[in-house]
Amino acid sequence: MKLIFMGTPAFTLPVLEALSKKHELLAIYTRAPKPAGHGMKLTKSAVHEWGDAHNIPVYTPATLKEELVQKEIADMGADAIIVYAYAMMIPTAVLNCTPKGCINIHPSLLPRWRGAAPMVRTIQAGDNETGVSLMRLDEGWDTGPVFGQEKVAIAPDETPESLRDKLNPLAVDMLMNLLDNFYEPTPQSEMGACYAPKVEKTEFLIDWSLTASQIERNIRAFEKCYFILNGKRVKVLKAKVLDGTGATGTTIDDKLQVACGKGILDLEILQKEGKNSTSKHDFLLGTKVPKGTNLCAIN
RNA sequence: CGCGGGGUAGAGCAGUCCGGUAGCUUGCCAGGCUCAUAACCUGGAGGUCGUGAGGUUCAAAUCCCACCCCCGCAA
Repeated sequence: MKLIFMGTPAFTLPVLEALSKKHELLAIYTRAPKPAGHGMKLTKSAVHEWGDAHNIPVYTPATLKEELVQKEIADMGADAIIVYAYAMMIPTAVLNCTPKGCINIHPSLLPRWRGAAPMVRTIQAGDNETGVSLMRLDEGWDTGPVFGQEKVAIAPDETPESLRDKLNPLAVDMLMNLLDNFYEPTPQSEMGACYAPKVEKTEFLIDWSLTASQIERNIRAFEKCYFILNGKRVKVLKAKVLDGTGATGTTIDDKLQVACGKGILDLEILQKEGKNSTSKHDFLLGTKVPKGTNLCAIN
């Protein structure tokens, strides 16, 4: 089939790779290069780099709302548009400009976790399972009819990255199968629908009044949670939930066990700002954190 | 020129401001003690202090210059 791919981050590459082997990629649409990294250098998206490397035309319009852009897409004569983490509003004209429409990979069991951050929110919520939904985009936010779904269990130590590794192969299989044997999707139910809002950076500062298990899930889901120690950010990259009580937000010993709203959180892997990540053991060699240290303080 | 932290023993850090014997903790090796230990005691190895036969100096981890690399914020 003749396809157009729309996507941006690196984790969409396996899908792109698979598509390129069995189908004809007419064009890639992705986010325009933007300043990123320490030097704020203009950086192309992973998908953009891939397209360059494989000699596939890459387009980076700031919006798809302009008629010229829409006409450009329609004139390519694609059979379908594959959308995976494109992070851009797709207007009706584009939704309907190919025979088979815009086919979207959504990493959740729709209608649960519609929206921007389904994998993060499903881990944060402590769900036991999630999955991939293959759907046709419509005007709503992930409300379109579904071609199919595959479930996976969420492991106790799941992170968005590990989850992607589980979901991606499923997504590839489902998508390839659909393209080989095209069939019509069935409408989504509204039962159990919920939204996965975009992650805000204010969510990264650890609120020790939450339960230890909730904080632990946040640590895994966001992978950027931190507290302030001696005026510096300390990221917590891995932690373990223990039983026990103590003054909320303070250490109950000199080994980085912190009392939470409920339970104790044992901090296992940490990273001081400007430094690489370290095990608890290494961290404590250079930074003493005596019993009773309050980690709630902002300064 | 986005803002900022950092590179010193295998690891995590102090020392740099104010130049003068290379330090701490841990790990490792050997020995001792102990029913036992992530316990304790004794001894030991391990360093081109990111790079530059750079600059200044009697003397540079420390001051000056250039470059390389890592990271936090931000995006």
